[in-house]
Amino acid sequence: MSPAPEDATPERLRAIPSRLLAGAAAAADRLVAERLAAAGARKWHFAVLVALAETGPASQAELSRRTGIYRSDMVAVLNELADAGFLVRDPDPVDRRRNVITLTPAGRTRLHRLDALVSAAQQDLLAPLAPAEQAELTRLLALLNDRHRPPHGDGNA
Amino acid sequence: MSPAPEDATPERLRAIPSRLLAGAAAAADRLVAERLAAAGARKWHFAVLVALAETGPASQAELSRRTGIYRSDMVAVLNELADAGFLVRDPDPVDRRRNVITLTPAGRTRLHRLDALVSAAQQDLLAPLAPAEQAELTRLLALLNDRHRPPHGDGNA
DNA sequence: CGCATGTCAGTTAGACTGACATGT
DNA sequence: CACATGTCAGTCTAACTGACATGC
Repeated sequence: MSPAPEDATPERLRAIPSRLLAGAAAAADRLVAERLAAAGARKWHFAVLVALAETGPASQAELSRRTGIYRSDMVAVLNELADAGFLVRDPDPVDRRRNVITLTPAGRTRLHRLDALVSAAQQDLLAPLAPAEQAELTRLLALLNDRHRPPHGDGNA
Repeated sequence: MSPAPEDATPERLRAIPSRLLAGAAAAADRLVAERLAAAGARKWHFAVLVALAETGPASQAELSRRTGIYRSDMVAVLNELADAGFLVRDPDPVDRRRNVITLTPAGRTRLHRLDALVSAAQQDLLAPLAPAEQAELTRLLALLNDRHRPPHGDGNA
């Protein structure tokens, strides 16, 4: 049975942008997480692999800033990826505080695989919109992302 | 100092809609949560108050469906609002499984107060966009919300 | 010295599941 | 009986904070 009148979300709530944003983001996250889970991955894995492929080997702190993951959470993500053989963690000879994270060939293959899954999820997500609408939505969201900066600039407290 | 080149998010990540959505939603949530916290409230409080004001007294299960809160989580929210005197929980004489939740005058006042805070937050959130863009974004997000249904129709497992 | 890096141990919140007593 | 309701007790993840040893 379709939702009874008592089950309908009040207009005043449905019209609130922050709520719409939360709802759409939740749906998007669910979609992406489902697809990635089918390959045994999570979104952070994907983000790190992309960052490494895009800009080459990097320290953990750098990866934190590029992906938006806190450097405290980065540790576990890198452990998992390293355990699976998708990247290697070597001490940086120049600055001995740092680890240099490098993608392995297997990591590159993995990235291609995950990229296909994520791209498909994006298409499914935006499918209800016309192509022009998809582009416009993406543009507006990018604008909001640019103006509203995250909590702090640092990757950790 | 503006972000060094190593700190920039790779283009490939920045272009992913689900990521843009997550970022914008996080910013929105932070904004709204901050404002509501200043009045000692959280977003669920606001949602419940709105639902009650819009459609009148309701059972907890009904409120769950209208606001999107799980009925298991609704309990604590109602406890807090009832403790503060913003609503009352009476047994339903017609169906003795149910509680009838009714807004008190204090609750109505509270709602007006929170509504002002939430509205201001929405304006700040969308400020980087032109009015027509704000409307378009809202429309597109509403579309996505309509097509991508939440996990289940029920308020709990 | 102040600051960055990698790591660990936490907290908080939200989203969600399972189960159960009560009642229809 | 199947089903709805209110409640409790959890899990899981993400987002975030604090602290600390090491090194620049």
